[in-house]
Amino acid sequence: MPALQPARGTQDLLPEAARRHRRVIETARDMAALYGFAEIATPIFEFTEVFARPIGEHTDIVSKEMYNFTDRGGEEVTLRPENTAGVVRAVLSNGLTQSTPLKFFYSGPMFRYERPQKGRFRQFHQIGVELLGVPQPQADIEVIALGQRILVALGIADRVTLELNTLGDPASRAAYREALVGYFSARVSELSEDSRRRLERNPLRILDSKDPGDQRLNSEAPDFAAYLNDASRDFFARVSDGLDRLGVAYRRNPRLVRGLDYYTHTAFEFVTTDLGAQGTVIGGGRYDGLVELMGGPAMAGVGWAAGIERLALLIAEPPAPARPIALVPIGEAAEARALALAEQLRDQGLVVDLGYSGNIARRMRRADRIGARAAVLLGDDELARGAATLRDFDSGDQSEVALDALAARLTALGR
RNA sequence: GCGGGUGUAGCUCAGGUGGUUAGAGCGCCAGAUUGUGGAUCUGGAGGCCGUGGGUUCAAGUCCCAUCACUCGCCCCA
Repeated sequence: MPALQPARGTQDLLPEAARRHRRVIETARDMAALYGFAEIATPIFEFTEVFARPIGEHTDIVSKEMYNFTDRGGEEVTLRPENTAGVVRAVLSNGLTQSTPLKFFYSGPMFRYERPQKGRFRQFHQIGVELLGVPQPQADIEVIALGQRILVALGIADRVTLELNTLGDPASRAAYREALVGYFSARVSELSEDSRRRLERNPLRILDSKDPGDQRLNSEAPDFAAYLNDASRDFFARVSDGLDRLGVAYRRNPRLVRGLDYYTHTAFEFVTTDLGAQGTVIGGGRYDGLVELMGGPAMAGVGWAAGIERLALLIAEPPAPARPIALVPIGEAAEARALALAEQLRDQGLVVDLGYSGNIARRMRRADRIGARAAVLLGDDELARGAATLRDFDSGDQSEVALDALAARLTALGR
């Protein structure tokens, strides 16, 4: 075991992993741009109340998972556990509420103090979108369609299914919550220990319990559909119809609920069975009460966040970077010449790697190991003639090439 | 916070019931080949056996603790 370890739940993104992350981010950013979402970057830490109030004091995120601390000036700050609250804060701070609709895309690290497991970390990365100021279901439909499009572009749409539910408006939700509490309160003795706690804090959560006993009770629990008022039922129907018209497949999951308090109406998750216990790859929904809760005007909002690590685990290996050309100088005069030649070749857009030290064989071996397309040997004899020896690593062919023709020859080699 | 599994070389792993200098494959270094990579052959380096304590004549092996990793629960992306 090495003496130096990364902090629990953090990890180094070595080049291959970093490439996978970058592919996820760039794909998502490009697709979001097609829908008119502009990239935004907010700080990775905020005053603690930015997260504590909207997310809900009694949620696990706030009560035990936040990285919060007092800074040197005595301010209570928190590393962001998610980014919706941060984006809304930025909207309010910058007075953007006048220019709705607002469409934002973001990516970056998030922090939650929890036990790491497969696809779950203390520092993890999310991409996400927020669409603010549009109360109509078209917003929900477009945001979901964007998620689907990203999965398609990443080549993993067939391994992921969209689950869809509605939480109704606040009135519907409150009525249903009351009915649920009544139902489960009469059967507390049959509930699992976890669900007894949920009954106090977040009764809707009992619905997606993994406990078999809870699931038996759930099968006879009140149905949310019966408690939806007309407006809520109509809203959900319009979202569903819109997805149908776009050919976005989904599965209605009446047990799908949200942990965060500010969600209303549409709730959805893109889930997979390929990641162990962490099935959710994209999660989101509508949060019409959030902006007002944070001190702004009444403003609708809908969005989602996706875990980059989880998506990166699902995608195929991204294309390898361009293969370099290795320059192998022989002798001190050639050494100096090689640096200048490397710059000239890079001016032509070629990827150039210098053999830094060792004898010829060693430099050639290193060039081969890094996957070089070809080596250019610079020896005194050739240089005196204004030429170099070009060795094609794929064919093994070798020939002398005039220096002023080198860039063209190398470009012609291709990848 | 709770439960299960695993910690031996850079990586992947062997090391019945305790017994002498702890092994393999891959990788790395060197030579065969001092102006030529890959393939082959030969040689070499590299191990507080996670850490601390205990039992024993003797511990990689048994016991306890601890740390880390990992899978799951809670929760969530």
